[in-house]
Amino acid sequence: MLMDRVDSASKILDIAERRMRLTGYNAVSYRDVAAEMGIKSASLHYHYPRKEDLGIALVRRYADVFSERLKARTSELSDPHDRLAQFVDIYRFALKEQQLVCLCAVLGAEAPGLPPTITAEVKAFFDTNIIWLTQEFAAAGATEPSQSAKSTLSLLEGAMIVSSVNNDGSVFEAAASLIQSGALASNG
Amino acid sequence: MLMDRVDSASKILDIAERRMRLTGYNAVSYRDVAAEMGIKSASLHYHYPRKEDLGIALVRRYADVFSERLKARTSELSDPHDRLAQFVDIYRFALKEQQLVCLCAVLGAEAPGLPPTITAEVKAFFDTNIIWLTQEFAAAGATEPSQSAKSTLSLLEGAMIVSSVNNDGSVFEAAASLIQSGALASNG
DNA sequence: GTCTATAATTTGATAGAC
DNA sequence: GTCTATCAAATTATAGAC
Repeated sequence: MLMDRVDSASKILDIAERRMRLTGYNAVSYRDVAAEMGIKSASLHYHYPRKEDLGIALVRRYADVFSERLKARTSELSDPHDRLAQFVDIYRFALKEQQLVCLCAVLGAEAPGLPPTITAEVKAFFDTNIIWLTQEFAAAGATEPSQSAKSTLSLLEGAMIVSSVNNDGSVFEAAASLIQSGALASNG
Repeated sequence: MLMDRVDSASKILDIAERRMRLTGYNAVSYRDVAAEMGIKSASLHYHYPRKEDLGIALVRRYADVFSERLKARTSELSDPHDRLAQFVDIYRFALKEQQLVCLCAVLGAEAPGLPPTITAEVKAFFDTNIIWLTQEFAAAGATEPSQSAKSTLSLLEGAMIVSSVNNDGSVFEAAASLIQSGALASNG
C-alpha cells in the first residue's frame, strides 16, 4: 500500500529535535534516539555519521520549516501588523501546542559548548528572523526597525524559556500582546 | 600571612558557574572543573557529593548574589525608573564585562533535562525577579505591572542569548533602551 | 581536604555480516 | 539500512590512604 512510511532520516530528526528542545544538545544520545525509533544506535550513524552532522541537519531543517511556515502564513497578508501577528503565532503554536521551546533558543543558550558549525546555523536562524522583522517594522513605519526587530526576537525567545520553566503561559502571552500592541515599534 | 586563600567550596562554584553559563549543565564535568582548579575530581565530591548538589548550590548562590547586588544598587534610589535602570545594568554587566549569559537562562533552556530540584531553583530565581519587577512597575504606575514585569525579564534573558550567539552587543542594547524608554510600562 | 585507585555506566563511533 | 559486536574515551561516583 506504500503506507505512511516516512524515511528514517527525517524520523530521526523528528525525535532528536523534540528531545533537544527539551534537554539541550549534550543530553541527547544516539542510543536514546534510536531506542525511541525502535532501531539500534549504529543505524543512526548510517544517516548521520557524527553527532555534529545530526545537529547541523536539525537546525537547518528547523530554519527551513520555519521559513516555509512563515511564508505560507503571510504570503496573502499585506498589513505589517497582521504579518507580525503570524510571526508571533508560530512561536505561540510551538509553546502551547507542542509544549516546546524554540530549538535555537535552547542551542543558543549553550552555544559556546557546541561545534562551531552548529552555532553558525543557530546564528543564521537568528539573523534571518531579524532581517524579516526589520523589514516588517520598516514597512510599519517604526522609527528604528532594526532595534524593534532585535527586541521582538529576544522577547519571544526569552518568553518561551521563562514561560516553560515557570509553567506559566501568561508569561508568553504578556510578551505576545506587548509585541502586537505596537509598543516595540517606537525606539527607546 | 593568611593570604587570599578563598575556600575551595566557593572557588569550585566560581569555576563551575562560569563553565555552565557557557556550555550548559551537561557539558560541565567534575574532571574539567577540578583540572581548572588544579585538584582532582575526587576532591570535588568531598564538597559536592553529587552533581545535583553542585547544581543546586550554584543556582542558590547565583540568586543570592543577584539579590544582594540589586539591593546594594537600589537601596538609596526611590524613583522606579532609576531602580529599573539598575536592574537592567546588572544584566548588562554580566554580558558586557563577564561575557556571560544569565545562569538561569542557560539552565532554563534545558530545564526538562535537569534534576527537578535544580529546575525548582531556576524557577525561584525567575519568580523573585518577576515579583521585584512587578512592584517597581506598580510603583511607576504601569497599567498591568505583572505583565510588564514578565515581559521585562523575558526580554533581558532572551536578549542575552541572542546577543551572545550573534556576537552583537546592539541586540542587548536595543532591549535595554526599550525597557528604559518605558515602552513596557503600558499594557498590550 | 586532597590524594590514588577503581568501579559502573554511558557515550560517540567503527567494522563487518546480512 | 539495519543488525551484532565491539571499542576507546568520558562520566559520575565511591573507598580508603595520607
